[in-house]
Amino acid sequence: MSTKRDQIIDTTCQLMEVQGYHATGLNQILAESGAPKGSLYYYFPAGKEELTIEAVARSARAIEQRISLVMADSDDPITAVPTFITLLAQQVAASNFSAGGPITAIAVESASTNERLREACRQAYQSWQDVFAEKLRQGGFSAARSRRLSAVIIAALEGGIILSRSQQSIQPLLDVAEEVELLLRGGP
Amino acid sequence: MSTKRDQIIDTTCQLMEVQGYHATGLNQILAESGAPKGSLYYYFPAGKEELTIEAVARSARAIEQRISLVMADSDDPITAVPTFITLLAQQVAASNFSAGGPITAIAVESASTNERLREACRQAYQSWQDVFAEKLRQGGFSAARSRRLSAVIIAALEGGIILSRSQQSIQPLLDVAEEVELLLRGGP
DNA sequence: GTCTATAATACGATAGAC
DNA sequence: GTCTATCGTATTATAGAC
Repeated sequence: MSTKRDQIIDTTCQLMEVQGYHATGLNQILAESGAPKGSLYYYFPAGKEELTIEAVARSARAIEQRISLVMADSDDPITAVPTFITLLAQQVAASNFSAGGPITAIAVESASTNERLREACRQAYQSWQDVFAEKLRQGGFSAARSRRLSAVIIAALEGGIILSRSQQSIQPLLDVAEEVELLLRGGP
Repeated sequence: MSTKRDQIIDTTCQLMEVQGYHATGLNQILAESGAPKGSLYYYFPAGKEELTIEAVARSARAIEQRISLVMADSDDPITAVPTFITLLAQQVAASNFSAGGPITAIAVESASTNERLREACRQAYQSWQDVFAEKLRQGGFSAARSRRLSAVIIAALEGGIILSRSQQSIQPLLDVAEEVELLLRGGP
């Protein structure tokens, strides 16, 4: 049923978050998901690209929901946003600095080489930015500033994950959380 | 040293900046640099990994010098840092959003899979952070804040490049430049 | 529909001629 | 020392049995 299809997508999400797009082979995906090669091309006739686009979309929704959840938990974006970043730092550490940023590698690898993958990643980032921007607007920031701030928040997040994984330390992400709070406290 | 060796490294830098580590084959590097396969393993006996480590180190030095140059051009880090980010945005646009962040892809792809490459990228980021931190300290920020701010600057830079390449627009990087300036103007 | 076996190709690496 | 030809093993994708 569609459960095996889901399994394939989930495994793709996990592997590509850690290894990236090109380093993740279809054989590895099939081995870890327990599906045979035939079903992969039955469920995803266009092959690896189609599967990856679906994986990006699924990861994007998962992160979007996580952001929404944390944003809904505080009245004020000035506390909600740094809280999300701190939680993210803990998740990165909990994965031994292997996870964090489920689409980052795909975005970087495909930006100049695969138009459809690039577009899938662009949409993912856009959806996250919308959630942050909406919360900021409700917190009293202007629409223009909210858009700008939310872009910077995601940029600092993504970059912070890269630095944290490179250093094997959550310090960069904690630095981002602290400075983003200062930036937001600076006023609208 | 040998010019052909340098050519191989330079080509590796260029290709991996755009495509990443796993997508860049040795055959492509040799084809574009005009070197035969034999010389590659003569100059880099340990193969692709050794070559990539040297390419990361070279890219790191080039970026470090570019940062130093822009920092030396202004008295105040509050103007120098946003200026650097704006210049970077223009370079990203000039490359049609294919370049920008010469080691980003390698850092993301290797963080959890190749210890030596991860270490090379960590050192690169560290060297850039030191330059920013030193300028901030000279500008009146405390040592601790300078370290923290410089980490966030690099994180926002790297993330901003990723967003700009995904959106094919320099807007995210310009947003980063503007908000970083506000953050620095917020005081020490 | 579900799957196995295999094709076609590209990869990194090496052996050995000169 | 410099290079060419080739190796073994990955890869993605397909053909065709059940």
